[in-house]
Amino acid sequence: MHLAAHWSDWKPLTSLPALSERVLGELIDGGQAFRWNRQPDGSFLGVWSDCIAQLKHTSSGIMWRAPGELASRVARALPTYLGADSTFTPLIDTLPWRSDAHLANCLTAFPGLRILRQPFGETLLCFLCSATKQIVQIKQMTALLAQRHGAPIAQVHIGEGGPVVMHRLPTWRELADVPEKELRACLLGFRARFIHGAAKFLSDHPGWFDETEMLPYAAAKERLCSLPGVGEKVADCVLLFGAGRMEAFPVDVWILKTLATRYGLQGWKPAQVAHFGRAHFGPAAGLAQQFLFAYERAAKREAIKV
DNA sequence: TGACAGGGGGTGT
DNA sequence: ACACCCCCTGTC
Repeated sequence: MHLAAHWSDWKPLTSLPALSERVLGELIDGGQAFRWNRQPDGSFLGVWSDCIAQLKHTSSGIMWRAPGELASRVARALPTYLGADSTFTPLIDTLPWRSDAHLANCLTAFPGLRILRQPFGETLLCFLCSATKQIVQIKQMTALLAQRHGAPIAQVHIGEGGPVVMHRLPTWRELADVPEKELRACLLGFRARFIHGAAKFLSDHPGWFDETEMLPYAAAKERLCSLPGVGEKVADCVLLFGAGRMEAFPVDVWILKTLATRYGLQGWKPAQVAHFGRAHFGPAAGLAQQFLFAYERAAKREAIKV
């Protein structure tokens, strides 16, 4: 750990096309990742791997900064994390927006929205926490896991308060040594048993997880689904948000509802909706899903405001 | 201000 | 279909 708690200077984020504030919020704090938090000044403070970054939207584009001693590491990792290594424009062009008016609406509503490329292991951990939980609660669980069981990364000043030590999420190797009871104390509930079981399996099978990330989509999904607590939905989220597999099409209750109302698929079962999604949206179905999801979230927020 | 249901982005049996 | 857990949110 370091004593320094100063931030680097704000620098423009040149690797991404200009994003509106609302698209930036949707990208990093819209359900793909759970370790970003909006600060009182409207900026976002986030952690992934052993990186800490703050992002803010200004009139001259998105700016970023990091704790001074991490600045060069974050400068290297941030573009990859934010999906700047992939070119989304041609991917979006493969989507059926020409014949699908609702999809076209969603694409227009969130210009520049993309898929994050998060660390594979952390993505698995976060989505093992996600079962029947909303974003706020998932954030709470992962914050506790990091604070209590993850290595410290750096000390930072946040807002007016004093310095705070920020921690990374525990690795799967570290999790294997955490008793299930202590996981429960991180508000994991019945998910604690799954995470404990997954950690034991992964520590008993060195290399298995890294190999999984490299496998073709179908094989990787099958292997992930063999872990306790990982079903199709979680596996698809991990492959989409943590391995850049745009063909992964997670079907959750939101997508079920969306496709029921907007696409007339009332009464369809998750497997049928998944089949529809792959057939209708094609090889970047997961990207389409993110736009549909963002649109419904915005619709819900606006409905509450009225 | 404080208690009290109700429901929650899923998986496994 | 229902249990698994128990925290959040809205409401009285």
